[in-house]
Amino acid sequence: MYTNLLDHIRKYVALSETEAEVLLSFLRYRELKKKDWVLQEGQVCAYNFFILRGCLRLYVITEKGTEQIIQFGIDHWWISDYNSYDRQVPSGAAIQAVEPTEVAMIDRRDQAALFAQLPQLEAYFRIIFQRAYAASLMRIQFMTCLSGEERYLQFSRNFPEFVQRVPQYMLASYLGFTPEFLSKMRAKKKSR
Amino acid sequence: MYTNLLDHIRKYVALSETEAEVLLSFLRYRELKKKDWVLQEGQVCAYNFFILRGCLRLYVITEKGTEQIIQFGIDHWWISDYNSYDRQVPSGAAIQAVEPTEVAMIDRRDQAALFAQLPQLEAYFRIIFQRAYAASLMRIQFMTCLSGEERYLQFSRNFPEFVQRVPQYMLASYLGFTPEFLSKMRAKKKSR
DNA sequence: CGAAAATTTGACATGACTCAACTGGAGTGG
DNA sequence: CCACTCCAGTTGAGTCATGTCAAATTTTCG
Repeated sequence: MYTNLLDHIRKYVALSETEAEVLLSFLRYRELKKKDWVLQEGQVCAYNFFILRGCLRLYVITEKGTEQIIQFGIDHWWISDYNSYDRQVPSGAAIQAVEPTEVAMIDRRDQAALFAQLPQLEAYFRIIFQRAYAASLMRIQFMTCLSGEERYLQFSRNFPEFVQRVPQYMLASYLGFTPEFLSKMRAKKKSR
Repeated sequence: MYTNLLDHIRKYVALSETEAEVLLSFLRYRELKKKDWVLQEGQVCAYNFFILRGCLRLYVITEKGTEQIIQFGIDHWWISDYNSYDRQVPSGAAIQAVEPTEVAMIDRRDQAALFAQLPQLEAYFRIIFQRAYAASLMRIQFMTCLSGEERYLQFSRNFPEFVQRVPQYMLASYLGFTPEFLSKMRAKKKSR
């Protein structure tokens, strides 16, 4: 069930069979149907989620009342509202399944005990967060340096499967423009 | 000299006097004049920098040949090109002092040895990167949900000292619009 | 099959950019 | 200590990328 996660961890740090057992005793498993939430606006985010299979989106509601997607998570990614998770304050965001999804969850209250028993997980998560931070700054670079059209072209070049996998209006929101604009870009591209 | 850094670390993890000595033996110190670089485009980023005092900016050169500021670092922040630092690949970014600045530096080649001797630093950096990641996602939220004017107003409300501290054209670049646009917003604000 | 949701299309509006000219300080060298 | 230069900031006119809104069409799914 958790092989995905164990494999992922072992790419970065050592984890014996008995240590893996310890880890498993801390995990909860959950299956999500499309549109199930694992976090809703106003809740304190109690879990750090590892996506075993599927796709989640983290979004906020803007002042105008529309959904703005801040982050996608797919297979082998960790996702959470880390501000809410870390400081135990209510989240302004929601996390929802885009498709049928399986997650492994770490409860915030167990985190200290888990790290105490398996100190190598500190190293693992240091690397995970360091890379997530680097990736996030790269996104900021694209948001500010590229036009909407360039962002779309680059993204569909880099992640063609993903573009198939999520509805266009979600992709448009994530890339920072309107669904209408995306539709017009596609029409333009096809006509060439 | 390094009190700033030791105090910062001790906010998150324990560090005895003798452990602090070990850490210090791994650090290099450097004083920067305004406009000195600690990383230039094309170099592999060999260090993780802690800003003891001052201000650095991380920027890239866009296709149009203009500078785009991706990140500022001020007192008590870690900064680096973490993609280049981590994977030892050439960086597309440059890091430069905005004002006279003192930094403490960790050499990438010493990192593993440092973590081996002081495992609590893994926990420290896990927290640092987790928060940096959360802050970065928050920035993405502002970039996509708010207009240029809203971003400027919110930023100057939250960091009034910082707005004084850096030139307007750098602030404009960081916030994702042109210096002309910032100038016009200021004129508008003053006339009210 | 029918209703709801997603996508497309077109007309029009606008926030922000570009470019160029002008102003005002901050250094710098004679 | 003045004169000169250079860089940052300001201002205005014109333009363009992208947004808004509304209607038509297609797809999805109970």
